[in-house]
Amino acid sequence: MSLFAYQFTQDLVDWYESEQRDLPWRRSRDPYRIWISEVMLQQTRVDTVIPYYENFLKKFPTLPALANAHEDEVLKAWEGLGYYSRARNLHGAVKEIAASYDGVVPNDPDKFRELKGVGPYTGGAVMSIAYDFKEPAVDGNVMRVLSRVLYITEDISKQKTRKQFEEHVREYLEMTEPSKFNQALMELGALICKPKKPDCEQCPVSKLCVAREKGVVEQLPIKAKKAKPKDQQVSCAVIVDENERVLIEQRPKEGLLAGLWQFPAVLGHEDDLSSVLHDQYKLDISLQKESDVFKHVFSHLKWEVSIYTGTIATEEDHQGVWVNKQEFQTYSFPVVYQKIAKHYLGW
DNA sequence: AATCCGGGGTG
DNA sequence: CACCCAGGATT
Repeated sequence: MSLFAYQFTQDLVDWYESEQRDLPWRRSRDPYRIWISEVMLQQTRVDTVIPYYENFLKKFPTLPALANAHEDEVLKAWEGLGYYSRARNLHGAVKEIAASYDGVVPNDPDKFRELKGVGPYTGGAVMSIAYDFKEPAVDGNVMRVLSRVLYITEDISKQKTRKQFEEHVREYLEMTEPSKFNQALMELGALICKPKKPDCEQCPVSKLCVAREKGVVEQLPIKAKKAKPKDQQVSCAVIVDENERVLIEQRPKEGLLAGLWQFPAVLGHEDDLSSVLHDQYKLDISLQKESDVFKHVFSHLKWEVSIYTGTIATEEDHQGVWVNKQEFQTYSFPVVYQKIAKHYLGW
């Protein structure tokens, strides 16, 4: 048995036991709670997640409670967190467990990984943290730490590279508590072995770190650059009636921001927007072009949203969904439309 | 294997 | 602005 592996796991877990943060999802081994936290934490920072996690668990305290909720409620609890398919997949998986597993999260990594939204990382994380299965939980954090400690220079955006890391972790899991070790690895990445300015002086395994010895810690991990987001022009209509109701619409069930709500909007310019207002909502009103342009960056798109405002008389025959302020708050809107609502309506 | 899918923090 | 982040589904 490798001396390196023994010392690495011991030093890392010892460090974790004394230095770990007191995070809400660490106060329980309930697989449901662990699962919620892991899904929220995908591509999302701890500080952002905490308030969402607290609110979500208050609203859906148990797996059956979430299973019985309507998707709109779930999306509302996810509003502003991004990657909304996470919420829909989680909800679908939980309903599957309520139907096929008597409401209990499967105590079986292979079964758990079959569920919607549960991939290699989330599967390993929940199964190891809740049930102490010897399953790797390799995320970006773990790949950064191990690429440095082991001096692995493959591109971490490749699947093949992630599997290499999983093999190393499997070896380590044989000689430690999986729940603690997996979390220790991620905690080290979050607190010490950071992307920039890693705090090697405080690192419990710096003596074992090859990148440290070579003086190349900050050059790792190697990661392919992502394509720049493409520009899209969006035109958006904020139409109110004389009773302070505003026209909103639901986005398609698939694709970008699926199922979320917005003010009527089109890809394109004023003419395209007018056509939609006429065809879909039977609205022939004069639009006023506002000077503000809202810029919003997604992972692969950059929106420039031009705003057009208008008012119609209440007695006109309304088509579409018109809501007052109180009703508005119950729908789930992407952040860019929340900003627009705040600016033009004060909502 | 490459692309799609949000939002916020950091330097 | 560039880069990063507790990824998974789809094609």
